[in-house]
Amino acid sequence: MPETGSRGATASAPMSRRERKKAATRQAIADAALRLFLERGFDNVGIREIADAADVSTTTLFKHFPVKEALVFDREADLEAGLLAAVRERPPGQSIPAALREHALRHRRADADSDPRFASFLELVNSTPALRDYHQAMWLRHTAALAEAIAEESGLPADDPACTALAHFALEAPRVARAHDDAREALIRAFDLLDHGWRALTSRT
Amino acid sequence: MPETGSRGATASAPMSRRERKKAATRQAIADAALRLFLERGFDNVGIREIADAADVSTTTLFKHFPVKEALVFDREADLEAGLLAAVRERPPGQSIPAALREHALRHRRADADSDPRFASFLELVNSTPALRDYHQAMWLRHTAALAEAIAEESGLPADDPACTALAHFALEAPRVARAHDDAREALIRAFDLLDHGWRALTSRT
DNA sequence: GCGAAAAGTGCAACAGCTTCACTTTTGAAG
DNA sequence: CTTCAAAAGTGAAGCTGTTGCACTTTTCGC
Repeated sequence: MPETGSRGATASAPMSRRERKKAATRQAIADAALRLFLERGFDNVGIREIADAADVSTTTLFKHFPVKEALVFDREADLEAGLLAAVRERPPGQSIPAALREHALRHRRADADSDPRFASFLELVNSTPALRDYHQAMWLRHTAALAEAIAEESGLPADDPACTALAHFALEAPRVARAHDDAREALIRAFDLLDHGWRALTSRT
Repeated sequence: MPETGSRGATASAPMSRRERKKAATRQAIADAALRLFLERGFDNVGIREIADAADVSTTTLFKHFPVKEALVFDREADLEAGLLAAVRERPPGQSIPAALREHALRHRRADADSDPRFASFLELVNSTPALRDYHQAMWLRHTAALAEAIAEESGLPADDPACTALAHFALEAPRVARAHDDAREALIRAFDLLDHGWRALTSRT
């Protein structure tokens, strides 16, 4: 599988040869892994095999990726920026939960549209329990950052548990929605719950 | 380590010898495991060692417990009943989220009080990431049942996503709270969010 | 008592992951 | 250009959870 295109990790700061080589190795590993996974399924490809395909030792592989699941979510780090931006740069008058809802919906739409390779990627993730779980766990790691952004935007104290709660619930919402036939509708409804609750909490201060 | 006492799994339906022996083996394994874990930590005890201590083969061990983590949560199955009861038999006039909040608070209090053995058990779980995660995942498996109870009690259609959302969020609330210094306060605040949201959703039909 | 199903056994193997001692590459300072 | 230390990569060996397999023992219903 050739490079997925131009949208590599946040711009290309001039990298030294060392950094370039390191990045290349990492890419080679991730590419080989994804290709094999798509061909034969996550559970039917061994670590050693991936290492072979990428022509590195398993030791090297694990220096780049802490666990097997991480091979799949190579450049998933910069999603946090979009998340925070959705809150911080929301249109005036829009509530924070509403902004998060819109962001989630936008995300869904983007997924549906984009190229077929990405579609099969999604199918791989959603059909492999280990990957679903790992992805959700990764996603939840943005809770603290999101909570902070929410606190700032709402004027609440930075450690107000309500901010953490809203952040956490909002990040869990897609997972809730996925369990329903009409995921889009479910997502909206889940965020409605949060929106009304949030309004009530913040209005009576 | 002798038997942990009288509160065995829900009553003693007359069991055949086979069932009794099976249960005994299971107990022996779980007891040995818990003892070793408490002594030396979850990660410092191997499966083979537990099997030895319980005087069974590792094959047998895995016929009783699907994964290592399950050894710790032996009789954790009947918590669902209490959860559903909290919703179904809540005092008149109390909202569903409020009932869930009270149940959660009651649970906290019970934990704090009970005998020191249980306290160290809790410490074991909370200090071992693998166990924390496994426990949360187990806990979330009650989402569907709870959502159903909520739907019935609120008169909403059984498949209304709002019910699933409330159930899921309520089950996640303790996890959110655990991240704060004053967990009790945080728990209340998280449920406040849900309570206000739920009221708004259900009041306008 | 008999036969089938269930429970248990022992062992070998696999796969993910780690450790260790080691070589190669690279960046920069002298 | 040399030198040197840090970083990247190697290879093999090993630990640990988990599974498969062929097998014996126990228990139950008849």
